[in-house]
Amino acid sequence: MAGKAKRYHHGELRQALLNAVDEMVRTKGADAVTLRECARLAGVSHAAPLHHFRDHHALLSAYVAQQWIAVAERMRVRRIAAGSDPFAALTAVGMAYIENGMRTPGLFGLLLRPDLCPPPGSEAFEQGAKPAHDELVNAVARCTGGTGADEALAELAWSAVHGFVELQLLLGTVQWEEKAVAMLDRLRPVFTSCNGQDPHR
Amino acid sequence: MAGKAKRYHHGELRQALLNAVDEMVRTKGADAVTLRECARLAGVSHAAPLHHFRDHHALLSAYVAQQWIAVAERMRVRRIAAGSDPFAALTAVGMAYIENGMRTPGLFGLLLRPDLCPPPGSEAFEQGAKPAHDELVNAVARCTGGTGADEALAELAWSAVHGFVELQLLLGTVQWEEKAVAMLDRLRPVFTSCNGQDPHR
DNA sequence: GCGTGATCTTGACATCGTCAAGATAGATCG
DNA sequence: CGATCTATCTTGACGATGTCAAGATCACGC
Repeated sequence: MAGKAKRYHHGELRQALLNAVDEMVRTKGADAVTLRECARLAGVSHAAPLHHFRDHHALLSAYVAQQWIAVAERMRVRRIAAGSDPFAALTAVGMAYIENGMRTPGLFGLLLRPDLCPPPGSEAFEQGAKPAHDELVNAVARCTGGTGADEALAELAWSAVHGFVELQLLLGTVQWEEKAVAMLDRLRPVFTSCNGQDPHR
Repeated sequence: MAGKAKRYHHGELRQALLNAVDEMVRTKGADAVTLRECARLAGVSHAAPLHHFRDHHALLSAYVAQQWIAVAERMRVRRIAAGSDPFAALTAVGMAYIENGMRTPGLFGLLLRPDLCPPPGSEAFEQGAKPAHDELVNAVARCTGGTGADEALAELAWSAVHGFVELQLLLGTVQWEEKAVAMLDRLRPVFTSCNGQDPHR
């Protein structure tokens, strides 16, 4: 560990605070995240965080932005590992999202909150939420071969996996992996049937 | 109006507080719901609510339980109005859920929170969440004709509509009705293909 | 070496949830 | 009718939180 002599200036307080948020989100839940408690975990005074984040909300927003980057990366890794089969890749991307949600419920509840999610066009959006979104759209497009409705189909896929997590967290499902695979499999016709013909318009 | 002379005993404080919660959830958002503010809206002292709800969390739980009953009723009404066609009925039930979410985002974020949703077996669950759940399962079963996987398909349907609302709220979609109908239509093969015949039209 | 701005501390204030003790009113029973 | 009993409501207090303002400390450029 780096020398921990107590200095007046922390040096990396901003990241330390984000780490503290992560710690608390995973253990105590998002509601327990407190400016003062984060300051405590980082070993600084109660008002120190305000020099890095305008207020409580800004701290959570920054945390969400950071986590979106991690989520997008996890999706990318899984997609690559899944190989070349289009539907396998789509399933892998979906499972990455589901795993992320089921394993860190506290974070999951924050990622899509309209007041926390980085707004389209912002730098944070381009680095995190956008790549994650693109992973999904591209995976869908490779399945359908490009129908012009890929964006809508991607939204459907996102809805399905997101809703799945929300519901299974509520139900307290333990064996969620099997259920997730089964659900994604049931959705297969939605992403492949449009391939040949054009059901409507 | 009923005589509103200020009485020491409110008489219907419990319901008045729940109404206050509803007011705030719809206008200021769920985070703004405060015991003291609800007391203020009800015209009582700051500690009065504690005689009807153990704490802040209990107040929100009771509110959620009450709202589940309303949601279930809305689903039922829509399903009946949709007529006898099974998929039309399923669509109607789904749209009722979506409408409820899109029109009251603050409430939507509470309904499925594991710590607020009435636990299975409780009286509140039997009166609200259970009937809503049954509406969906039955609507699915009438579509498939009963495949033995209706419960899983109902979860998929719930995931889809719930995720849809979450995502569209994030995107700030205005014309969500059309998108919702299109999405439900895309899901049609999932709920009918097991039937063996005539997936579309 | 010396300021200057960024970073952190200290202290204060309003608000919140919650508890304890007292006040009031509506119901019950003589 | 009157006394009592109990649920309901008020008042006052405490610790915790978010946020602000003023001061202390440090890092860095000149």
